[in-house]
Amino acid sequence: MATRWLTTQEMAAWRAFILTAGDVIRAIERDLQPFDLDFGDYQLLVMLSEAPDQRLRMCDLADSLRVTRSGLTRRMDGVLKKKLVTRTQSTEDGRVAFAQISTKGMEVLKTAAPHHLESVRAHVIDLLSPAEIKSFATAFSKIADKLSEE
Amino acid sequence: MATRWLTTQEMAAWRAFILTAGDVIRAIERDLQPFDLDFGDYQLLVMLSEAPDQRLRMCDLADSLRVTRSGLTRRMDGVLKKKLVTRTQSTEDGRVAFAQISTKGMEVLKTAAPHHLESVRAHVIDLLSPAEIKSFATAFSKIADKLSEE
DNA sequence: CAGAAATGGTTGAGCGCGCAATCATTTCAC
DNA sequence: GTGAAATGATTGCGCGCTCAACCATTTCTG
Repeated sequence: MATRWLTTQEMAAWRAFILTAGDVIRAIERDLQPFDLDFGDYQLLVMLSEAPDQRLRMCDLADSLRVTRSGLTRRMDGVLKKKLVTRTQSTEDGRVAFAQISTKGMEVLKTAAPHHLESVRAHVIDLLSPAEIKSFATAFSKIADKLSEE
Repeated sequence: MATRWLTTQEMAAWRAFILTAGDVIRAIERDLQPFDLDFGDYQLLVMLSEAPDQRLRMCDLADSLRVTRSGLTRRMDGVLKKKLVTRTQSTEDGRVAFAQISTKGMEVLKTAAPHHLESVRAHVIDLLSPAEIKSFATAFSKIADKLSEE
């Protein structure tokens, strides 16, 4: 197999990505700390807050959060303890459990969201031109599409 | 504080990033599995292979791998057990330890690298136009610069 | 309708990582 | 030169996650 090495430009892009992506998430997470939320908690609350009836089946929530079912069970333990969500059994299907965001969860999310968005702006969005934002979005969409077709 | 919400385009870019970045790493890591390496191991070997004398001080290596010193100590345990690296004490400074890639480590890296690069191409690089690659690189460089000035 | 397969969720074990504490060594300050 | 501060590395602990095994429930198949 003739190895197709990466060009300088390609390597620069790839390395910048793998080095920086984690740094960004850590910076964002640090800014969430005052609200006693980590990034996983925040995303969980966002997903639930946007769902119909503010609730989702555990398995659907796990998929959208990119964690395994068992991972979600354990993360739910945490946010349940903080009273940010509730857990209810489905009446229609005895197997399924719903995660639902609580009133307190909505309040915490409403409080944290503006700061979080400022954080996202400061670390990412405001640093990029509109053209770069657009390119950024389409690039990751292409990557996601490719991944999902496997 | 007047919250500056994200525009549709900005939100699309941010969400695509946070959802997809982890997926990409997982896909890349899956492709490394046949070589009994995870992504952290691979990056560690790359860093050492490119260093003068194929070795680095533990603390410098930790910084470039974006892990804490303790995190690196534990990761070294793993690659030491696989005989991919060696660990030597500095003669000049009794505090510092060097991590050095071994002959076997170089061989494993040389074997894995072509497949890894194909994997990076398949999941990321080959999906993007040259302009997108360039935009991708500059975007993350800007983000990294901002992070490093804090 | 009965048994098999699929689906949804939890649990135990193990792993990688960060944090805080600790120890050893070197460098700085006076 | 001696004590204090800084630097480099490791360890114990806890946390979040995955994997594999498991149980409960539903759906498919004959």
